[in-house]
Amino acid sequence: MANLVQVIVDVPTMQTNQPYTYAVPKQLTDLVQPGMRVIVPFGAGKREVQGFVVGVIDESTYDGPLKPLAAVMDLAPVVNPELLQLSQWLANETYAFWISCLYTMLPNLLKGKTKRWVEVIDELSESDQAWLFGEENEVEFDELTHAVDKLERLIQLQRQGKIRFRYAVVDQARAKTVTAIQATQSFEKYEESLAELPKNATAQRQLLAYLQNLGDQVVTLKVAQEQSGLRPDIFRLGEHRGWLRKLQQEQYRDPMKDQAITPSQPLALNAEQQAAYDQIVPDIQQPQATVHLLQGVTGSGKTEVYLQLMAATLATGKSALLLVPEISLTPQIVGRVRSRFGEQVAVLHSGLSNGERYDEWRRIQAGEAKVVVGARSAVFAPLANLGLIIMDEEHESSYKQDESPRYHTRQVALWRGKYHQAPVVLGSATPSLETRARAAAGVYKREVLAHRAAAKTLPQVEIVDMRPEVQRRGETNFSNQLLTALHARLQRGEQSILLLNRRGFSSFIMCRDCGYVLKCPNCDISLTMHLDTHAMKCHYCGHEEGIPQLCPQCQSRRIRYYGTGTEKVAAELADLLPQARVIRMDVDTTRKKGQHQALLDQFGHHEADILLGTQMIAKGLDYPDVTLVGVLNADTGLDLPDFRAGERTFDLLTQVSGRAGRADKLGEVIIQTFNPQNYVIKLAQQQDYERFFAQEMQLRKLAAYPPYYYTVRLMGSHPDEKVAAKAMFTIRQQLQTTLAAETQLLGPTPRSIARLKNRYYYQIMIKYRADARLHQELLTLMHQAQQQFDRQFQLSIDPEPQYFM
DNA sequence: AGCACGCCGACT
DNA sequence: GTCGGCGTGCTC
Repeated sequence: MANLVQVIVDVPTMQTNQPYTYAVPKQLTDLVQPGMRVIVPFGAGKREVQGFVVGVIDESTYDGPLKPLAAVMDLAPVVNPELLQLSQWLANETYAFWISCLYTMLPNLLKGKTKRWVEVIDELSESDQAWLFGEENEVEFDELTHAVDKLERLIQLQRQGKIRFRYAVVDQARAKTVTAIQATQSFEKYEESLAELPKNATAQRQLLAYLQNLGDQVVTLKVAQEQSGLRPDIFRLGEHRGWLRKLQQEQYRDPMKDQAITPSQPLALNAEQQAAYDQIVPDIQQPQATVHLLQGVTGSGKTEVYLQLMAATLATGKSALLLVPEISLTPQIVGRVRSRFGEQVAVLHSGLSNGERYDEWRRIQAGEAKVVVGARSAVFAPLANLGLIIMDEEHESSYKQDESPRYHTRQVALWRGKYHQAPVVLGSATPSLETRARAAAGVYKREVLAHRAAAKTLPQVEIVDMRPEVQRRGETNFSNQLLTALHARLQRGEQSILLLNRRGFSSFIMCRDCGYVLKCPNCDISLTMHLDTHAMKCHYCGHEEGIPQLCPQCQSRRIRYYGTGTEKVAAELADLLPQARVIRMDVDTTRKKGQHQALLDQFGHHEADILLGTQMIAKGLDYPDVTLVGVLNADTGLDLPDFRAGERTFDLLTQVSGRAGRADKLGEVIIQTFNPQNYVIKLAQQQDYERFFAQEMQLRKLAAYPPYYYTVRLMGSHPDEKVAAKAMFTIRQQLQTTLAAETQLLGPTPRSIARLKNRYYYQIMIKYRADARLHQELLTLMHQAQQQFDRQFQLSIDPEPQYFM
């Protein structure tokens, strides 16, 4: 019996980030449950907001008078107890508003729209009434916002107390319905009706015969028309005569309806795959909340292991969740899962419309989908009875959400695994250092697939030193070696992929003669060029120096801003190889929905010889005719001011090398670099993840970075740069007094894009190992920052940030 | 976020 | 004197 409820209201501010108590009107006491959406009055004036019931209590903890719920929006909870608990944990863990976490877990359509209405409360002059309201006594405010003259008059009338604003929440969640019919009478009754009909009423006779055969079935009107060959008007007539009943049936919008499912059988596992499977499957059958790292080289057949583990999970009557990065959520992988598990698969990805997403979510909620494949936010899929969570390419940085709540999918997956006593499998060819280190420490189990599944040979990887090339031929993105190789492919009618590592397009300085990159003397991280202030700055410690004219190492004048775009490269390519047909792929050419796939299809159909693109082409593509992969500028990612630069570059080079020669033809990979001696490049050439891991760990240890230390970034912003800086210095000082001895504070430093949307950003990095008080300190800081500083000052806290620029 | 309350400048 | 600017505090 719910007398009072605790509600999290949809007002995302720190001051309202707590449950509010509401009285439950008598007629709703049996209905309202935790996890349901409600509409509540909030604040002065006629204002309503949406909220979530997070608790049912008997006695109020709040002294003041309680307002009653205005309405309950759901008949059943939209957030089950598990996810309710998760949302609270997540808010605390990521320093986010509880309400934001709740919305993050749900399809967009469940976020009610706040509509404003203008309501007449006192008699208006006839002209005002007619001009503003017509016959009505209220109008929707949004319809007036463009008419400035009306707006002005309304404000005047409001002052006179003749009108007022009213806010209401409108639920956007609509199930798509379709008309269906059902027979209402018995076979014999229809027989009687039939006898009464005139002989020439053939259509009606056919209808009656059709209904007689229908029994209890409910058939959509469309299907009924097709089956009976009758027109819609006959069905209308039948309804009038009481022969049939029309009803509205809910229908799921099926994003896959056009794609046929061809069932597939499990493939035979090779010895390595089988061994990995055998290690993991007991934890599914006798449920254990273990974590497994499945470390398999590209092409080793991880997916087949996933599919068979999922099948084993379904066999125990439980459900399974497969998480993949958005970029590799291609029709291929979805197709494989669907062909194995059929209709019980739900797919969640960014390409779905709100309606489709809502419907897939409802299928999961209703228990109709037992297998979910999806990107980041699918980790919140309301699967009951979870028996297995798989996270493919677990090292991908897109698993971390870069807006509030700044959660990492892995962190949520591990939480849910624990909650359900279900194993979590983290798959990757190049695991994140955090994960690999935990496996080394025995916290995670580790299974290795060291060989390619289908006896494919690894391509030959060559490194080309660009320094002599550029000395000899001037500015160019193409070495002789690469040009020769491209030429050969053109003549043989084979295809090539060229990767432009454009993440380096930003702002660091490198010497074109010796490859020297200007680094911070304190941090061993590249300095970032700030053109606005004409300075080189370190984003970690704040070190600053002038922009050099000469290379400090070799005194060359050819030290410059480094970076290049696909457009420029495409132009150069057209110049060097005019006969080649080139497809350019980057954010500019793939902005429109479906364009990405269209370009890939074109390439797949051999309508081009060369695919030139950024990161997005590095992953998961598999074209049999591609025998050459060229990486134009391997270093640009490497020299970013980010301690994960090496890890990302290694991953990128490994992935892209896996693209060449996957079928019967031998592949060749050419990596162009100004740093041929760099360990990342060399180890990527040898495809030796384990040695890379060992070496990188040493560096991380020396510099006190993850996984040896945890990191948190505080980002403060304000329209006035001075205010932002001052507030962040104050925060640093406050924190300093309470931190553990080992904890390090770096900054505040301005962000490389110091001004964004007319706000200035300053950041503080915190590195810590064990600091019992830090979390609480940060939560407190989040609260008091609102009061302590200018109202326009905004503070965000990002635990374990993925990028440092 | 939206609203009331309250304290200072410039107008009927 | 009052209208209205926006800084501050509060919303069950």
